[in-house]
Amino acid sequence: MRATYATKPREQVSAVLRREKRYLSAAEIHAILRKSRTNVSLSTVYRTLDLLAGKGQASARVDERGETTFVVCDQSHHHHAVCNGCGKVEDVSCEAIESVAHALRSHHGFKLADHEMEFFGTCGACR
Amino acid sequence: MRATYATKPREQVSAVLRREKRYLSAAEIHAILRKSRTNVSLSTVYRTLDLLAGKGQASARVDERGETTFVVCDQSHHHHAVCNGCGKVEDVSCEAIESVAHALRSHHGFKLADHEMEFFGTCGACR
DNA sequence: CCTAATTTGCGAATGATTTGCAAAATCATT
DNA sequence: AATGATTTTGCAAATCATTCGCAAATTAGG
Ligand SMILES: [Zn+2]
Ligand SMILES: [Zn+2]
Ligand SMILES: [Zn+2]
Ligand SMILES: [Zn+2]
Repeated sequence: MRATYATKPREQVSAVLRREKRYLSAAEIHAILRKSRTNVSLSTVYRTLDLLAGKGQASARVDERGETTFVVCDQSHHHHAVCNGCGKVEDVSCEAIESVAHALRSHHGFKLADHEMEFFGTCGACR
Repeated sequence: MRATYATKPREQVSAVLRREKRYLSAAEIHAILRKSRTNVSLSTVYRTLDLLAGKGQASARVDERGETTFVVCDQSHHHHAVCNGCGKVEDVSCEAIESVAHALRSHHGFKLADHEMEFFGTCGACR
C-alpha cells in the first residue's frame, strides 16, 4: 500500500492551481514557480499534476497547441465554463442531459453511458 | 492562390476514414493502408488529416494515450456519440443547449459563445 | 508531351512528456 | 532529535508523436 507524502513541491504546485483557477500547462506552472523563486523541477510538476488528476482534484484538457493543461476542480460530476477573456474556469453543474439521453436512445438506438461538455464564452468579470 | 490537387494518397487516406467511421490516429490509418498493400507515407497521412480537418471534413480528438485521432464528419455544427463497443461514431444534432445557455447566464453571469459535447455509450448494433 | 505548381517520401529535427536512478525529504518509531 | 524504511526529487537521457526540409515524383492544363 503506497503511502503518499505531503511534500513542499506538491503543495507549491497545487497552490498555483488553486490561486490561478485556469487551465495551466506543466511548463506554465513551472515558470510561475520560478518567478516566485520557488524551485520545483519540471518533472515534479508533471508528476504532481498526474497525481492530482488521478485523485480527481484536477481536470486535464489538451489545448489547441497540443499541450496538456490542468485546472483545479472538485470530484463530483460537472463541466467547465472557460472564459475567453481571462481564462478563468467555473464549475457548472450538469443539467439538460436527460433530454439528450432520450434523443440519443430514440433517434439513434444509442444507450448513453457517459458524456463530456465544455463551454466557452465571457465571464461576468470580463463583460 | 494555392490549388489543391486530387492525389491518390489523399484519396486513400480519406477512403479509410469513410469506411471505418471511427476515430483513428495517423499511425492506425498508416497501418491499415499498409495491410492492404497501399503505400502512403506516415507524413502524408498526417498532412492529409490536417487538410481534411482544415476543410471541416474530419474532426479531431485527442485520445487517452495522447494521440490525435480523426473521424469523418460533415461541416455543420453537431456532436459525436462514440460507441464503447465498436468505436463507431454517430453525428448527433445539437439540442438542449438553450437551457444550458440560460442557466450559465443567470447563475454565473457567463455569456455562452461556443461549446463542445461528446457522448459515450453503446450503439444499436452493439446491444 | 511540356512546364509550372503541388505533393510525396524520406530522414532529420522538434518538443512535450516519461523514465532511471542516486541523493534528499518525509514519516513513524525509538 | 536520531534511526531507518519508504517515498519523492532532480537531473539528464530516453521516448514518442508530430513537423520540417528538400529532392524526386505527381498532377493539372495547354
Ligand atoms: Zn473572464
Ligand atoms: Zn454532465
Ligand atoms: Zn457499437
Ligand atoms: Zn452543439
